[in-house]
Amino acid sequence: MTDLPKTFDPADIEARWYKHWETNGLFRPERPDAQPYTIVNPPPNVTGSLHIGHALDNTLQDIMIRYERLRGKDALWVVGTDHAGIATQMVVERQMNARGEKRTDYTRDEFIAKVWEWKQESGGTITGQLRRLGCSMDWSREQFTMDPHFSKAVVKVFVELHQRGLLYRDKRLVNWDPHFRSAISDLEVETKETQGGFWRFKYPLADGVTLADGSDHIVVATTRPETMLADIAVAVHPDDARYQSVIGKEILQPITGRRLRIVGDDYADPELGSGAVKITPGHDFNDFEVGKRAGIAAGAMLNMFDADANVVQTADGLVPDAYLGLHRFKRDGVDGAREAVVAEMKALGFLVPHVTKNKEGEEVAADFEPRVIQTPFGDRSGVVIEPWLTDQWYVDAAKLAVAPMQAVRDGRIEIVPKTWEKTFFNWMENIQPWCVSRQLWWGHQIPAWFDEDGASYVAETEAEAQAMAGNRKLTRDPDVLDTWFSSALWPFGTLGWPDGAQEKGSQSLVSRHYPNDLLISGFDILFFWDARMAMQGIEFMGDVPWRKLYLHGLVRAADGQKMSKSKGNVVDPLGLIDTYGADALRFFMSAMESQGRDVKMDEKRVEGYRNFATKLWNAARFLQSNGVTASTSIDAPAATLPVNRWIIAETVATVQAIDTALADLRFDAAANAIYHFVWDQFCDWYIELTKGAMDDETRAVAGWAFDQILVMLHPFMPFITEELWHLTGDRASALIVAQWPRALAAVDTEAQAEIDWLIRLVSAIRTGRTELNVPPGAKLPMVVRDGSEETHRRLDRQGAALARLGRIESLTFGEPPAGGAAQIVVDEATFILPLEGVIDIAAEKARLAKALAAAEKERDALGGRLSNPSFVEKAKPEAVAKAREDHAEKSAEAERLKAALDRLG
RNA sequence: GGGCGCGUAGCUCAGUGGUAGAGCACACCCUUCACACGGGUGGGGUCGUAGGUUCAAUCCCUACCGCGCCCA
Repeated sequence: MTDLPKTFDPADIEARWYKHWETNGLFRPERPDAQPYTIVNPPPNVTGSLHIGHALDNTLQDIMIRYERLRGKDALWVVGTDHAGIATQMVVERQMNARGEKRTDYTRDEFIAKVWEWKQESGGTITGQLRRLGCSMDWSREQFTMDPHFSKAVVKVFVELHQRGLLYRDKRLVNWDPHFRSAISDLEVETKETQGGFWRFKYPLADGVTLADGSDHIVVATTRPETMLADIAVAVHPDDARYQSVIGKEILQPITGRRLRIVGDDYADPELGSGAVKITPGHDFNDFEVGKRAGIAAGAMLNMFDADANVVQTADGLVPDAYLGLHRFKRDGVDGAREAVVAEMKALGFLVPHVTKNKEGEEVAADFEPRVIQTPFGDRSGVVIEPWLTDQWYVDAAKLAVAPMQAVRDGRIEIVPKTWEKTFFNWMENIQPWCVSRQLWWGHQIPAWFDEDGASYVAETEAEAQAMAGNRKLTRDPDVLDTWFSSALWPFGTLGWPDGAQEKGSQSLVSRHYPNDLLISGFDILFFWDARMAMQGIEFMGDVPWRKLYLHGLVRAADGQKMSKSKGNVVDPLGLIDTYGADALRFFMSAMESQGRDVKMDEKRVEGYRNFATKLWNAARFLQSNGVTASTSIDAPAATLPVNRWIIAETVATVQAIDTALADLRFDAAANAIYHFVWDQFCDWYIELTKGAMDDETRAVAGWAFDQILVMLHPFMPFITEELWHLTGDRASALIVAQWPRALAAVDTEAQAEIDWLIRLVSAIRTGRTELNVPPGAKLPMVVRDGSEETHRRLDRQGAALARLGRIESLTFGEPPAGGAAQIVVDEATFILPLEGVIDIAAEKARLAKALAAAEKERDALGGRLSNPSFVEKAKPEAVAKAREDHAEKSAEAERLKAALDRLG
C-alpha cells in the first residue's frame, strides 16, 4: 500500500496493468473445475486498425468476460484476426500501383509472399489497439484464419459439404465485380438508385411477318442498350393481344443481324413501355430466368463481356469488329459500347426518340427517357456489378438454413434484442445459393482439381484427387474461398477442430467451449457472419455455435450521421483513449448501449465518465487519509450504526441490480447502477455522513463497501479499479481475478428508513437556507416541533451529521422563540430555524405557500381519484391502498404547511 | 412495394398502465480540511399528431406526420 498521488494518469496506469495481466496469464487463469464461459471475438481484418465500432463491440465483450471471470468461471475469450480476402489483397495491390507495379507483374506465389510480408508489417496494429482498450482476451491462443490448423478445418468443411451434396459447381449468372475481376456474393452487392435512361428501339420482324396492326417491327425498351449485342430473344406477355400472333416467330437484331426468338413470358409487362422487352440472359438476372423458362440452356446463352466488362466476340461471331474491346459504357470520358450502340441504332433509324413538350409547348425529342434506375454496385469496389455467366462454387444455403431457423424458434439460440429475429427469419427463408468462389490470389485456395475435360475432383489433398481421377492430368482450381466461408467456422475452428475433437479421455478444448455462450456482433454482419456460423456450426458440430446472440447498433457521429472516411467525420477511439482514458471510453460505450439503438458519439459524455473516474480516485484518497484499508472478507462486516447498515444494504442492492442487468445484457442499466451508487450514494452521502465520525466499525464498513465498488466497477473500468485495488491495500491477488460480491439479501428497512429520512431532512434544510438567502457559512439553531419519539431517537443518533451537513449549531425541542423563522416540514415534524431579523418574512411565506400549493394539488388529485367509485371498484386493490396512503400523507403535509404559514401571521 | 426501429427537458438518452428521470448545457451560490474533472440550490417537458381501449395512457391498439435502416 502506498499513498495515493493527488491526480492519476490513465496512460501510465493502463500500460502498466495491461502488461501485468497479460504476462501473468490472468486473462485465462487455470480453472479446470470451473464452469466454462466462452466468447469468440469477431476477427478483425489482420491488417486493419481499430475503429470506433470495434471499440463498442469489444468493450461489451470484455465487460461480459471480466464479469464472468470475477464470478469464478473458466472464462475464455478467443481472439484472432481474419485474412480478409478482397480487402487485404486490395490494400497490397494499391501499394503496388503506387510503385507503378501491378499484381500480374508477379507470379501468384510471389504476390502471396508480398501479402504475408504486409501482414508481418501491419498485422500487430489492431491487436495492440485492442490491448489499449483493455480487452482481456486469451492472447496465448491468438488465431489467424490462415493458420495451418484453421486452413485444415476450412478444407475439411469444403470437402465434406461437397460430399454431402451441399456444395456444388454450377454455371449461372453471378454478380461479377469488374474492378476485382471476381465473383462476389449477393450480400456484397449494394443496390443504389442512380440517374439512368430508358431507351426504345425498333427490331424488325423477320421473314415478312407482321403484327396484327400491320407493323413490320416491334419496339423494345431497355435501360442497358449495350447488351443488345448479346440479345437472343424478345419477350412479350402471352396475353398481350398486340403480339400474340408473333410468339414463336423470329425477329432481327439490327446491329448483329442475329435472329431472335419471340417468346411469351409473364415477365414482359404490357403496361410498361411498348410491352416488349429484349432478352439478354447472359447479362441480366431477370432475362436469365426468362431464358431458362424458354428452354434455353445456360451454355447456349451468349456472353459479350470479358472480366473487365469490355466487349468480346459472342459465340456466334456476330458482334461487329468495331465493338470489340469497347468498355460496356462511357468511362473516363471515353464512349463505350452503350454510346456506340445507341449511335448506330439511331443512324439506322431504329431509335424511337423520347418526345416531351417543353415550357413553350413545343415537342422536343431526346434519345432516351431519363429515369431513376436501381443499379447494383460492388460494396468494396464501388463499380457497377456486371451479371456474368460463369462456373462458380455454390453452397446450398437453403438446406443449411433449416436447422438454424429451428434453433432460433425453439430457443436454443436466443437473439437479443428479440426484434432481430424477424429480420433473421426473413433472410433465411429467402436465402439464395451462396457463391463462395472468388477469383483472387489471397485466401484459402479451393481444394478442387480439374481434368482436361473440365470434370472436377474435390478432395482434401491433391493425392486423393489424383486417386479419384485415375491417370488424368489434373490442375488445381486457382480460385479462393469467400472470406466468410472460413470465418463461419470461427466458433469451433479456433478451438482446435477438427483435430482436437478426436481426443479421447480428457475433455478437449472444443468439447469444453463449444457451444460458445455468447456472440456479440454488430447487426450489420448478421447475414454475412452470424447466420453462416449458425449454419456451419450446426452442420459440423451438431449443435448451435452460441446460446445467445447479442446484436448492437452502429456508432454514429455526433450529428447522427454514419461515420465514414469520405465524410471526414470519423472519430478515432485511440484519440479518445489518449484524451480521456480507456476506462472513460469503455464506460461511455456501456452506458450508451441500450438495446436496439445506435450509439451517437457524444464526446461530452465521455468527458463526464472521465470525471466519474476522477471522482472515484478522490474518494479513495479520502478513505486512505482516514485510515480506511482493504477489507478482509467478502461478506459485509458486522455493523450497528444505521449509516453503516444502510450503505451495506445499498451495496447489496447495487450488486443485485448489476447482476440482473447483465443477465439481460442491459449494459446501460448495469453501468448506470454502479455510477449512481458510487456518486450519489457512496460519495455524496455515505462519505459526507461519516466525515468526522470515523470509528473502527465505519472504517471496516467503508473499506468493505469500497472494495465491492472496485469489483463491481472492474468489468467497466478495469484500469483505475485495478490500480486502486493495489493502492488501497496489500492484496493476495489482482482485482481481475478477485471474487464478485455476493448479492445476499440484506434488507435493512430500519436503517434505510432512517438514512432516507436524514437525507430528506438535510436536503430540505439546504433548500430552505438557499431560498431564504441564508449565508452558506452561517450556523443556525434549530427547534423541533411535533416530533415523534422515533424522530427524537433519530435526532439523537444523527445529530452530529445533521449539524455538519445542515450547518445547525444547536437543537432544542418545543416552542421556538417569537419572531420570524424558516419552517421545514418533514413527515410529522416541523423543523424551525429562528431567523428573526435575518429573513424576509414575505419570502418565507411565499416559499411555504408554494410548498402548500404543491401538497394540496397532489392531495386533491388523489382525493379526486378516490372519490371516483369506478376507481375504487375496478382498480387493483394495491393501487387503491397506495392512493389512500398517499392521500393521507399529502393531507397531513398540507395541514402542517398551513399551520406553519399561519404562525407567520 | 415488404419489414424493422426511432420521435420524452436546449443537446445526448433512460423509463413506467396510476403525481415524468439521468448526464451535459443553463442560472444563482460556495476556494466547507477527497475531489472546481468539485459541492449546494434551482429553472426547464401539453412524453410527434389525431382517434380508440381502460376507472386511469407518455406507456396498450389504430391511423397519420417526420427521421433512419434493411430487403425487393
